[in-house]
Amino acid sequence: MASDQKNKTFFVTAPLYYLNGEPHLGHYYATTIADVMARYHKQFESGAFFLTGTDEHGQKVAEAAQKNNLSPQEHTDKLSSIWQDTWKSSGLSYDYFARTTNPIHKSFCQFVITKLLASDDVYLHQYEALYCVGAEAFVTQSELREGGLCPDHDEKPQIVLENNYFFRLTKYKDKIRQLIENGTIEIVPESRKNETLELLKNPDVGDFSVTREKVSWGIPVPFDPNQTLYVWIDALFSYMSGILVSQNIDITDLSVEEILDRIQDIWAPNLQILGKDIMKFHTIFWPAFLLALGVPEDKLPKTMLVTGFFLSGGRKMSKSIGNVIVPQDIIEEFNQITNNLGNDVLRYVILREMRIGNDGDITTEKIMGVYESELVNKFGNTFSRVVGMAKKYDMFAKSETINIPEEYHQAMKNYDIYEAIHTLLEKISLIGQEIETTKPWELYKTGQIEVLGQNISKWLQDLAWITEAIKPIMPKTSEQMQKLLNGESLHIFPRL
RNA sequence: CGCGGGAUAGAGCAAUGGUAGCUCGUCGGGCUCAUAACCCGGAGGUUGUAGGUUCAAGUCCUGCUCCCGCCA
Repeated sequence: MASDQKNKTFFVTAPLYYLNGEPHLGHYYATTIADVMARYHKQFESGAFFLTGTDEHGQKVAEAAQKNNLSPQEHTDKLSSIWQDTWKSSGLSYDYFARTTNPIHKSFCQFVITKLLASDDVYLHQYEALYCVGAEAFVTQSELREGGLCPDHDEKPQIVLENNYFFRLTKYKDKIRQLIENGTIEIVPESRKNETLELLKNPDVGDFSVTREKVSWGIPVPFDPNQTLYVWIDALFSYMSGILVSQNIDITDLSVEEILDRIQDIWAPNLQILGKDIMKFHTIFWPAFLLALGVPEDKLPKTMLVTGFFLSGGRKMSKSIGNVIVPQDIIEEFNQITNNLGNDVLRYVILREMRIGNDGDITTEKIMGVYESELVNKFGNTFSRVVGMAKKYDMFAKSETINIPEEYHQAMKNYDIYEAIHTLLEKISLIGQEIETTKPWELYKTGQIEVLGQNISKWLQDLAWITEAIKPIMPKTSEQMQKLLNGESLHIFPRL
């Protein structure tokens, strides 16, 4: 399986965000990781396909639409375009923006549920259950908090008697456990992998309902007019249908094998970014759905990267505490200070602050501090001093050779962006030390022009690879660094 | 006993069971190519607490205290 994956397009997904609010720093973070990995593979490997989107069905969305006197479709059109605009203005380079209300996606999901019914992976079952509107999910008695509240939403779940179609997760639990244990499905970080394996032992994680009787704003179940699809089936299969839509692939009368064949250049996902709250759906339900559909083991998602959350000053961001970091505000502020590098500054700060999988803590002071001590003092200043020196001593020359060290690539391939940034910072620091110890100004005064030239040319080469290596992380900054190395005069990160 | 994360230098974080390190701050020194930058050095820790396992524990086990998140 590794062989035919080798030259395949790197398929990376960020979540499809549920349309019950506007983008915040957390969404920005998850989407940015996906963006960096996509850019990296486009620049250094055999290309990438980056998908994100909006998850638009469900009772909660329908209620919000009604409140605003809009049809659900009008409401979601409006909200979805806010997300798309935000991502575009943030320089996030997705290749396809999936919307779960897309007609082709809808018919694909109907194809899927029909297939699952035919293979007896889905069956009709009547039951009484607790449903939390806020979570769009059924909750079990044992999950409830004190006072019978939903564990996630502080709301009292409703008791509903439903006739629903159930998915036979129990049939696939052992298989999923095996696939995770043997690394076919990789879950990063390790602690999340363990958590998933623990979840698989829990008997509460069993067959579950994949249709809804009373939710009208959803994809109709083709063989039962009273039912619509559970939003999670709908959202997860967008990762697959998105390829069909974006590549204009008509699936009419195709088998699953034939569909997989048509999308093989992109499918399966190499990397899926997800928040810890939606882990279960991605690490357990999603592969189980795919297996049930007849997707072979070597065509399952390869790596699931579970991100942590952002805190601010050790606390959850909340309007009443007044510690909310709004991405657009930071971007705007730094666009003024720098030459429109606001996006890059924010990308750098959050990627550098958050070790993959851990929770991060971010405050305005911290952003300013990192900007000053790393972007200004390290990157900005080093470019300025080396280029300045080269010009002053009349030794300026463009670098031809670019050798990016293996540690950088290794870090990026491990999805450890923090570590990749670290290799750049170490180089910058090393250049500083080399300048101190070789004392170019003395070499110049004492006429040791040859040694001086060799040193400066070496530093210029170092800056050239740093410029290339930083590109996936800070695309616009990289452009401006390139201009500096081409001899243009500019000031990339001015002091505050 | 809902689930999960955490407690290590003034602050923020790191340490396959084997000499507790890093960044910022602070103190002292150096340098002038650069954006008041940059380089070198010092001070600063009984690793939350009580036990246990071990030749060896920040790391493993048990109890306790406190903090935080359940929104990607």
